[in-house]
Amino acid sequence: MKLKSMDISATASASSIVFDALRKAIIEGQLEEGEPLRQDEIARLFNTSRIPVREAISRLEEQGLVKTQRYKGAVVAGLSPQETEEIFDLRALVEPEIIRNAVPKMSKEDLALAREKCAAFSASPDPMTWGDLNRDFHETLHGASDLKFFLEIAHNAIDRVERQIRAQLVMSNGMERAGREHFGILEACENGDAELAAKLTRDHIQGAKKSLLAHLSVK
Amino acid sequence: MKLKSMDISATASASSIVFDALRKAIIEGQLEEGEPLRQDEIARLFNTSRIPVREAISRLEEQGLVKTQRYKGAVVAGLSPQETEEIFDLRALVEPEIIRNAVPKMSKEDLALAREKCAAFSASPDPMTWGDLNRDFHETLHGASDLKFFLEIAHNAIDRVERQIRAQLVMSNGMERAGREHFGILEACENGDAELAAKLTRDHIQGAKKSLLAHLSVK
DNA sequence: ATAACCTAAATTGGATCCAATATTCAATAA
DNA sequence: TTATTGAATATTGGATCCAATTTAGGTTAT
Repeated sequence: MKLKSMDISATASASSIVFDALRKAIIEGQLEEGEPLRQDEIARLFNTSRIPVREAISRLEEQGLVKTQRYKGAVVAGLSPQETEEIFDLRALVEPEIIRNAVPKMSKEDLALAREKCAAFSASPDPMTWGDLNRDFHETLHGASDLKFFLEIAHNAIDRVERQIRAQLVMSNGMERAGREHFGILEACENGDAELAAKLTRDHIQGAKKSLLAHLSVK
Repeated sequence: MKLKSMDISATASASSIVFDALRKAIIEGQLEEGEPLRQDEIARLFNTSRIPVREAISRLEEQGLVKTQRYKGAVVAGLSPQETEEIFDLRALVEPEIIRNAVPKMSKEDLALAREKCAAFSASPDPMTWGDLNRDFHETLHGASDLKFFLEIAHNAIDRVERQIRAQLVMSNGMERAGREHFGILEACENGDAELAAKLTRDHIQGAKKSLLAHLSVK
């Protein structure tokens, strides 16, 4: 008799492990903008050689999360206010399309989960968790969509401004408004109103952009 | 006296050279979809070791141009009809925004150059050049825009379907229609009508998508 | 004291070597 | 004959070493 083929493997390559870890650290702001990424230091941290580290860094650069200069090394990429604005405009263009596509595909379970995430976000008292919970909610809504390239772009865009999103949430009203807007979007999804959900998503992103830019220009 | 700091360098790293060359070869269809990329073979071709080749391949994978499997290697990525359709939808969403942004920024020189490229495209009798000339025209129009992330996404999307675009051009009417539509877009730009230019750009892309998909479903 | 300069340390890019896994193909058993 | 096994080959992932370049620190001349 034949044995079932099972995917034991699952042992990711060293470069992927380093890539994921660095990516997470950059997105979550544990590595600050402009901070140099020393290959040797990172290699020691992960008990590997510099080869997989270099591969990870080159992939991160391809995603725009780090910038490298020959013989000078890589630093965590930052965004100018103009660039930040453009990323939010990009999100405001792409994410409504994702939602519009997702709404008719959402199952009862999807919606129940989204409602859960939405509630969890609004209920959380700990600012440290807001970024993750916000992401959770949006990704749950996006999940029903099958637009893989749109999703890829949206997630990459979100990654690049994740730090700003987190800052925006802790700004005056940021959290409260986001919570309100999330409920609005969720309700539109539950009612199967894709057009409204898309519009509210766009407003949500544009609103965040505006409050963020106002804050940046004040500083 | 101090010497002027001049950018003699310009000697790109080996991995970048390999990356650019492979990327070009894939986009232009010299490497066929599904064709495996052997690190050793490529390294020999470029007189380097496999290290820069691997870095190049990992960057190409990040761009979606190749797919790799652990210990099995990389192959040139292909697109299903659904994926092709989605990429065209993405282009139809993003590129009109680029044009809308670019139109008010176009100088006389930009427009003159665009008219030149447009004429060159329509006048070319050699199907082998159509892909490049088409790209030339569109990139000239895009050039006036300062939306760097939008441009990045549009160009990556175009790269991924460049082969299909070339196929579409040699299809019945493809070239003729593209030429006509290019003139329309150009005229709108010359008249400073950003809205019309954006709309025609969207139509141009959606039209290409439709004729391409019709052809795919027949085959 | 300050600026130019030169050497040493740090850092990156690449080459070569080794280990892990996959693939091929001949030998063998049913 | 055909399916299975297993060794040889091919191929990738990673470690270590070397070369090229940058950076830091100290020395000297003005």
